[in-house]
Amino acid sequence: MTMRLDADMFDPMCPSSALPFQVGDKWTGMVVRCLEHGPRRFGELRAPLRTVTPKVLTETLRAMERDGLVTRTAYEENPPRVEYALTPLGRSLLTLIEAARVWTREHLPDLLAARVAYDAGGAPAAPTGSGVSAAGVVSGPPDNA
Amino acid sequence: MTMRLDADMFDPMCPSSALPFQVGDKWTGMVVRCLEHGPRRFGELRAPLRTVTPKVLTETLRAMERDGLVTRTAYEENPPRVEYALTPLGRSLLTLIEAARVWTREHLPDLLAARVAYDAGGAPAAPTGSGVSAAGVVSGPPDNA
DNA sequence: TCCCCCAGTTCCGTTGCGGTAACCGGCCCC
DNA sequence: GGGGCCGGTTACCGCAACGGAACTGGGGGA
Repeated sequence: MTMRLDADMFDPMCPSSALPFQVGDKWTGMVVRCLEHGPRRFGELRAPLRTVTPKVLTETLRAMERDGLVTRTAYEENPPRVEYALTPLGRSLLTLIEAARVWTREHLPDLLAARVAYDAGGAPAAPTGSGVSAAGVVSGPPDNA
Repeated sequence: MTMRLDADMFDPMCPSSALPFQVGDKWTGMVVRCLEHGPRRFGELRAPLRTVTPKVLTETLRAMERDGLVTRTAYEENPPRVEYALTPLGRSLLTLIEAARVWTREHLPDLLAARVAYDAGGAPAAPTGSGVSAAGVVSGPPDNA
């Protein structure tokens, strides 16, 4: 393999796994990005997505093939070889995925900070949320029990 | 009154429910869109999202509140009133959602057509090969044999 | 002969999202 | 005093997604 795939996106420990988007199944978006720079073989997809099991990867790829997002090309060679490639339709998802990545880069810290503040129990000092507490009580975490 | 929300997006029978994106939980994206034009009460969210159950809506809203996407304002009135509103962070998701909607408008027919073609017999565009279903060998570049 | 390669497939188990149904508690109206 | 409205909560459940491990199959090399 040649391309340096952004490892962080595929790292299950990466905070972006907490981000509020998903394209298709859990792995669909990552597969699209893995195929961004050209066709890849089954095993080449397993490597960067190293926590995906063959079963799930197969399911994902089949679903994507069905939806016209990838093509599957099997070569009748002595060690079997199968290549997956993006179709134009699949490629069109890249802009959307890129938009999601931009959002994540820009806003994920805010989201995570809000989460920490919420979990900490208090009304956040509202770096992002403000304004609408006219006559009311802005709730914090339910402090029941 | 009650803003004419694009009903199609909230209709479970709408083909866009087959689209390959999701923002957060199943309902998060729809909640964001419901709040696009101003705060809404719990019951006002249930109406357009009419298949959502109170439990799931509560869970969704709590998660969104935790992530700083919405604010929850409870008014101590005689019939209880609670309003949910987008934070700037939540509002920033709108561009992404809009991008997804644009993609859907432009490409969903292709996706659906590919699906139908695939289900109809395997080879989507180039029926040069034959007999393809489950273990399908999509005829590709006839490399060496 | 045995094992390895790739690209899966099959069986089985677990997780948790999403859904159903029922209940709660204050206040008002009938 | 019984119901209704509002905004939930709680208990329970089912299904689909996700995941682990083992197995397949045909050719090639040791």
